[in-house]
Amino acid sequence: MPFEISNMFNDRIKIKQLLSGTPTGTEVVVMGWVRTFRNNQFIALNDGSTNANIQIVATLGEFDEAILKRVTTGASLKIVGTVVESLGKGQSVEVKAKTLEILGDSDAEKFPLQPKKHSLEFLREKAHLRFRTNTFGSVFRLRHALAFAVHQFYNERGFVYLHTPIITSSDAEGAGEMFRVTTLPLEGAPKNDKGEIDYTQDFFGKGTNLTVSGQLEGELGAMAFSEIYTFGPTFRAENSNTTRHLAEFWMIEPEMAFYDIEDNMNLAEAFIKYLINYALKNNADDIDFLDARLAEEEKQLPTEKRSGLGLREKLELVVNNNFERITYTEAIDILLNSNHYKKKKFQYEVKWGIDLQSEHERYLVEQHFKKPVIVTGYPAAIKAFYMRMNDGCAPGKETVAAMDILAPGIGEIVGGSQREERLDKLEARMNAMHIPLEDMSWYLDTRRFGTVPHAGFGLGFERMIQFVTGMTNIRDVIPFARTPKNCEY
RNA sequence: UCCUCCUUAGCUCAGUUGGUUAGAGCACAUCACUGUUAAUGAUGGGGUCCUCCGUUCAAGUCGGAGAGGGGGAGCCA
Repeated sequence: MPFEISNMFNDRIKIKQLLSGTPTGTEVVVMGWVRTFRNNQFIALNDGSTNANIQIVATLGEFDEAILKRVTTGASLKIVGTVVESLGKGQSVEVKAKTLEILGDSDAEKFPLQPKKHSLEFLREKAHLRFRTNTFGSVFRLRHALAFAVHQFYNERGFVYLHTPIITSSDAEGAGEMFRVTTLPLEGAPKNDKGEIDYTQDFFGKGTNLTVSGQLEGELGAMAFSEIYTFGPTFRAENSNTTRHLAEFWMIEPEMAFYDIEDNMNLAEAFIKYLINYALKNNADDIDFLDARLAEEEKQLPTEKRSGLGLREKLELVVNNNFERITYTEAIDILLNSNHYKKKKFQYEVKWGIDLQSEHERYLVEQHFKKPVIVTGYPAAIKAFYMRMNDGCAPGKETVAAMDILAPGIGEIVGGSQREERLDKLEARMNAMHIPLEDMSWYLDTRRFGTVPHAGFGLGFERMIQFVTGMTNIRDVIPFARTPKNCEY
């Protein structure tokens, strides 16, 4: 038996537990927030443990009118009462209140959440209160469950959880614009003799930024522990205004020694399926709620825009089928041979060497294969310096051992590669891309001292949550979204 | 950053060819009712029609600029 700690209010029972088979006749203490108060008698109380409310019955005449007046939407209550079989139709049990204590009032005229449907846009502006809605209750319980499942998945496989730094002086990763970290004054910052800002006088004695990826540090760990993963916040100062980008987001980056690109794909596919399975098993009611919510929303759409697949159906389909694996070259051929292409419906040109555009990825995933697709072997010219050059490529058609996993409705959810472990090839590539070798000597040391084939990938945690919850806007799957021109709370 | 759409009561939204005092549902207040399920019925309060400039006898409505938001694109996870 796990060690049980007593609650500060003693013996409080969570509503989820209460609803899962507490025998009638049991005296219970419940606390939570009022969702609705109907008929001056029936309180729908919620404590966040589940979307289901417990109905509290305050029998007419047994409670002070002045107290009942304060039972308003959003108020917090402590109830002592007895679990009884419900006389009403909406629930099997309810709690007949003996005492009813107002823990915190909620001015009904000012509390923004009403017992009605609110738009996601409105709730986004009330992010501090939106946890108290069913939709966001389900989303953030699922976010928790998935975070827990991430650790469980890697722990079961003997990976070491490595904390890579959030402040970094490395800017070679090239994953995007970085946020500068400095304690120098904005006005009158010290300058060197070239007239540039003199970062030797800064807090760290050099220019520093918020990390855009823990990968390079992760590789250092993998060169000792064999298998590591990172799971932390990352920051991109890109002016991206889309439903799938954040300036601050969480990323999971496993890095494995003795893995090639195939092993890497196998791990990534197993990982995604594990997360979905965990959610289906442990948060079935939240998935069902979001499934119903989505179905309701689909009804508003014209027939041709409906996905035709429920959330649960979609997740089960992903879990029960292998991801499609194709090379970049095959992907280009599929696009070139498609009716879509022949009817000139692609806005962007399709030819070998291009970076696949959203419309191309969406066609492959949503029209052609109708399931997640792993694309490998991208042209070297469009990929990062650390990706392993494939051997035996035709001149001008060099490819790297990269892999992207594309998910329906989300696009790229995983980006990864086998890393270039051969020092000479890595240095040649860095020189070609004008990356200063001396700044990266710590990284190159891994290739100098006992280098091994290794691989890794990054999974955008919020995009994964989007996929599992069906939420279409990434701002709705992180508690407090940071996006261009928006940093509330 | 680009394209596009939107902004009217606390929320969701209607508002005709530019024309008197801008409406509805929900929410809120008061009363009634009392086994309700977003309870119901009656009555009532509630508006910088996003902001500024312009056209006009007259602008929520037409034009321009700005702000905020949605969707799409690029960059990416």
